[in-house]
Amino acid sequence: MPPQRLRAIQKALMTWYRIHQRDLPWRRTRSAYRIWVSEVMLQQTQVETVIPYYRRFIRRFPSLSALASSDLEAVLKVWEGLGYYSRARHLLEASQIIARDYRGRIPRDLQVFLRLPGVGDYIGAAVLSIAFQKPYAAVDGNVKRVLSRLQAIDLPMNASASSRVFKHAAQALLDRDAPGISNQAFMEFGALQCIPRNPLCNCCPLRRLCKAYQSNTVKRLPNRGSRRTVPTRHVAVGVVYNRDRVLITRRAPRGLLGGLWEFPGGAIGADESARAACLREIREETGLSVTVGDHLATVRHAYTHFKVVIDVFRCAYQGGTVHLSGPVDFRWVSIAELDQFAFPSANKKFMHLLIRR
DNA sequence: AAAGCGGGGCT
DNA sequence: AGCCCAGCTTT
Repeated sequence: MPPQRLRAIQKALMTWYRIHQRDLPWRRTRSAYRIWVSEVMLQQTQVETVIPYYRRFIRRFPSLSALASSDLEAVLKVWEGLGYYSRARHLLEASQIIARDYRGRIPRDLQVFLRLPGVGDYIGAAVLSIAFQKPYAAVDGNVKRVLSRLQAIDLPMNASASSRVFKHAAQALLDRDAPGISNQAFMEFGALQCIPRNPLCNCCPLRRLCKAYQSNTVKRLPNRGSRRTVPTRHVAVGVVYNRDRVLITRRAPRGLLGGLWEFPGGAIGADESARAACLREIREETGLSVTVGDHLATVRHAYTHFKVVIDVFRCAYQGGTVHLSGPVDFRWVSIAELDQFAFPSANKKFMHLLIRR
């Protein structure tokens, strides 16, 4: 790239950022730990969603040592509803590794930092540039979109084969005098100005530098690649009452909704009724015999790779002792105690029906 | 290289 | 209904 063009882009972005940057909680700290927490939460998650979670998390775990001495149960409760729960588990594990092996200091060496669970190219570059002024370009979805337009890069954003090109382009544009601000400027510009649909080209200070704008190809960039349609799964779930307590089970720590608590249930088979599936799944998962009573709710929920329709039934404990198959733990709890446990959002959609009955 | 992994907001 | 979001890990 011509050095003149390079400097013009850097200067325009930095000027734009000074004027338009948002006042965000994690921009008011120099703590590498807090910046790291924010970056983990911001993965695939919009700023407005993250803000209240970030505040609660920092209030509950103000320092890395506070987090490291906590446990998964407590961390998931704060993370409840934010999604991608492996982020929380990895953050906890990484904090414990740092406390044990690095005397509580976040590694400033990229290769060392990248070995921690949950730390990939983006988190590594973002945290080390913002907290320690290290010269690494952070490449997220915003940056790839901005680069696609600015440099007219017609490569599918979601393909791993394209990452090398985007990373190289981003590194070339990084302002090495202020890499942390430079990275944030690129991302903020993508979030506020060079937005996915209908970018604000009319008032864009970079439009004379933008190859897509100059060639009238903004509408075709970025190249989003392809994706497939998601299937729908039908699930039956039971709220099993034994006197005034209900049964909850805990999911295995890895995989979908790892470590969260839920009401037992499972997929409805072909040629199977929802009630029959409810009875069968509870017996298979917990070994308990129940009777299936009232239909409490039908809940719809969308995940990344599938949609689910959940039929929820009130059930009554009949007999047997719990022998878990699938879940890794269980509790009999009162309705009032439910809010002490972290549940998936799909469960929260019907839990309010259980209050005071 | 592709799939798995949440949830919310916007069009 | 589809698309997108301050991505990482596993296979």
